[in-house]
Amino acid sequence: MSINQSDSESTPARADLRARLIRAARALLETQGREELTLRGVARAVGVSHMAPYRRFKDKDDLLAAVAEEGFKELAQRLDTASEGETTGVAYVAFALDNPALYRLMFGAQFTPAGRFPALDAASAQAFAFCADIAGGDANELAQENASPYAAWALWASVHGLASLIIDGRIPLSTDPARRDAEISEILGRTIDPYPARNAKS
Amino acid sequence: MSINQSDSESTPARADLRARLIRAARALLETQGREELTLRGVARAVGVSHMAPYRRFKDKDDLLAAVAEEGFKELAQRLDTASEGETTGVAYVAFALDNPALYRLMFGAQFTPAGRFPALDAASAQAFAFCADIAGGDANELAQENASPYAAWALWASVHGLASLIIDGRIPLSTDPARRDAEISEILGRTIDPYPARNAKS
DNA sequence: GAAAAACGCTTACAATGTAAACAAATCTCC
DNA sequence: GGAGATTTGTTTACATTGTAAGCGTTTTTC
Repeated sequence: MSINQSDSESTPARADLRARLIRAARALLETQGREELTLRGVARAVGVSHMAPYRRFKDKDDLLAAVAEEGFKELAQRLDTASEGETTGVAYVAFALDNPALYRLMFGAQFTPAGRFPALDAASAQAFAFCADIAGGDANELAQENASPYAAWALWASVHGLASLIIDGRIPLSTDPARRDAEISEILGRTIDPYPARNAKS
Repeated sequence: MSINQSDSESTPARADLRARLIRAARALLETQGREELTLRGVARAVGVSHMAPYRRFKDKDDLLAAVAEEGFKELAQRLDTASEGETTGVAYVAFALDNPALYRLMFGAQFTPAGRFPALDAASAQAFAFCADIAGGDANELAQENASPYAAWALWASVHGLASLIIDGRIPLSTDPARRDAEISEILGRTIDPYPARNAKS
């Protein structure tokens, strides 16, 4: 009886309101920036009343946390399937450059202290696990209590710092994608030296 | 007729309103966090009407830019006079840990694109010059057009990334200052390897 | 001292996040 | 199949925010 036709792709008709809100929030985030992102604007974009989001999310932060969570999941996936000939570090930075506002949101301060959004914490931990994986070589080095996570942290700091500085316009890079990646690689090569290339996936 | 009593030290009596607003904004920033910082709240803290700040600043961003500018100047100074036995990198991160909300503001996205706040741009450039100084050894390597700023960028990315991750609670460090500095040093040592120690100032 | 500028204030308004109460739709269980 | 309960989206309401306009008062300038 309801209008549950899936017509085009821009508005998946009767998709779950929650998913539609997340999608709209993310789109508006990149379009207008974090500061200008308003809950009412998201509702407007989806085509519901400005109070409708409160049925799916506790408040604005809760919606933003869901968006950030999606971001971490995508980041983890992209690190996992980093295209051949591209180091994982470059893939990390490239993700940030492709989704600058989302990346900033993911690492913003609005979700601290940890524990407020468990799903978000989990997603972010999984993304970080890749850094530990690469840095330590041994994936469960971090799992051991007495193992030093310093190498993993150092790696994460490098890629995160570089991504942030580029995003915020403090490090100007070439606009050409190929040259850009080369520059990123060049910079990262000067931080973490024994950087494992990932030319083959096996 | 006006309440211009110089009572305690919290309100320096008849100091320039501009300076008082910046001071109050900075205090509230660390106290309440960036999101909760409101222009009206700053005016309230200073004891003036909520429109008074507009005589000194174009708008809220303009005041925040002034706060950020002050932050960059302090950072540069602290890098310059890094205490003995402390590397400049540790000093950089320590500044961020001492002023987390301020540091986040300084590197936030609200002042981009560059050019909107020239004074802020200048202050941030000067702070960055220290990274170039350390990384290149030669201070004016960056000034030469064809010199590669990659080393400086790599250094900046490392300290900035580490500072950001710690601030946002993603890298838990010891609360003891001495141990904390040692941990920072340990992590930084794994990124920029030939890190110049600064045991003596001469 | 008068004209002009600078300063801080009051008032006003649109936009935001969110609470409360309501109506329609859906589900549950007999 | 239907009565009650739950879910879902809506309308209304309100306090708070950033900022515009205009006003008197103080300070500066000549």
